Amino acid sequence: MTRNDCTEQQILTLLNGLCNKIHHKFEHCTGISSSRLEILHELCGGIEVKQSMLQKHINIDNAAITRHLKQLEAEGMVTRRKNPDDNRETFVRLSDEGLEKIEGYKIEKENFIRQILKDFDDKEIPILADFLERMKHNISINKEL
Amino acid sequence: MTRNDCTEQQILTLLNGLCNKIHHKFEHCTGISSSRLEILHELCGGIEVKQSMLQKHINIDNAAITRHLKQLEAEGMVTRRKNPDDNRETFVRLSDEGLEKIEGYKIEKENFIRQILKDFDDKEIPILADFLERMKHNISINKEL
DNA sequence: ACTCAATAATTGAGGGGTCAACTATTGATG
DNA sequence: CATCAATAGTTGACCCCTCAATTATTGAGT
Repeated sequence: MTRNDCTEQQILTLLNGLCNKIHHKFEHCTGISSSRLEILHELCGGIEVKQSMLQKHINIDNAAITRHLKQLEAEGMVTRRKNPDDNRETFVRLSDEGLEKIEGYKIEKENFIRQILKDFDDKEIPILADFLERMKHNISINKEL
Repeated sequence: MTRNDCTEQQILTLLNGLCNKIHHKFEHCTGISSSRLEILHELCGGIEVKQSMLQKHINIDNAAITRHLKQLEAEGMVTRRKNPDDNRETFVRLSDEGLEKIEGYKIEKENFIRQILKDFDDKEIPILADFLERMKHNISINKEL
């Protein structure tokens, strides 16, 4: 095992550790789960969005989307109705209450990001974004494996 | 919202996406969950390790460690016994079968890492490790929040 | 000695995500 | 027009993780 292999192993360990904690920390800091907030963010424009579109943009499972939306609906944050032109589809929309609350969440979210990136300077941010983007890409292309 | 804020938001989204997938992908590729493999890795030396030590090194919850070890024990990968000098503690040790299997897992793990980092060059790897290390640190210091 | 606080491990509840199986609805094809 | 495949969403089973409450054991202080 070369020295570089060693660092690579460490990267995986770090990534695992980070991933184990981040969701929980995010929710603890902001008061809402990161996936839920991403859903609300997608709906921010105020227009109706198809559930399948949300699923693709947030990039989580169908089942997860269904459960999040059901919960968000129960909390009065979103409204859902079937597409009259195609009863298979569901339209989702931010409720007035949701629109009101999301502003607060956004602020908390920004605070959270600032916390995580607090010692990163302006040059490092885009590099980090690039690294993450590439890893995300590399991790998702192995559909055949 | 400045342009930089925008990239920061994107980083969080990427991180979330990556974190959502990585555990599952890892297990799918290697045949074992990343946490379990880290546990086995800690035991690789062949000596008995206290369960509480494992918990600290792997950095997951007590409850999670207990469940992983119970399962690994059921699979015959590890052996557990109470510390005769302090019955609160538990010693964990890799079984012969575990020792045998872990080699294969290590290879799969390295393949997985290579897959994720396949377009990273030698200069980028340590930078990425540093970034992750810092984020991990930043995320864990907010115990008061 | 006896009580009381600290430590280790376990269990239960709850939240996140995945996959697989199932229903309903649509649309295309013979 | 009837059938059959594709699409959207739902539900169940299962894995991972956290926190909180509980049990057992130890050690320290009166």
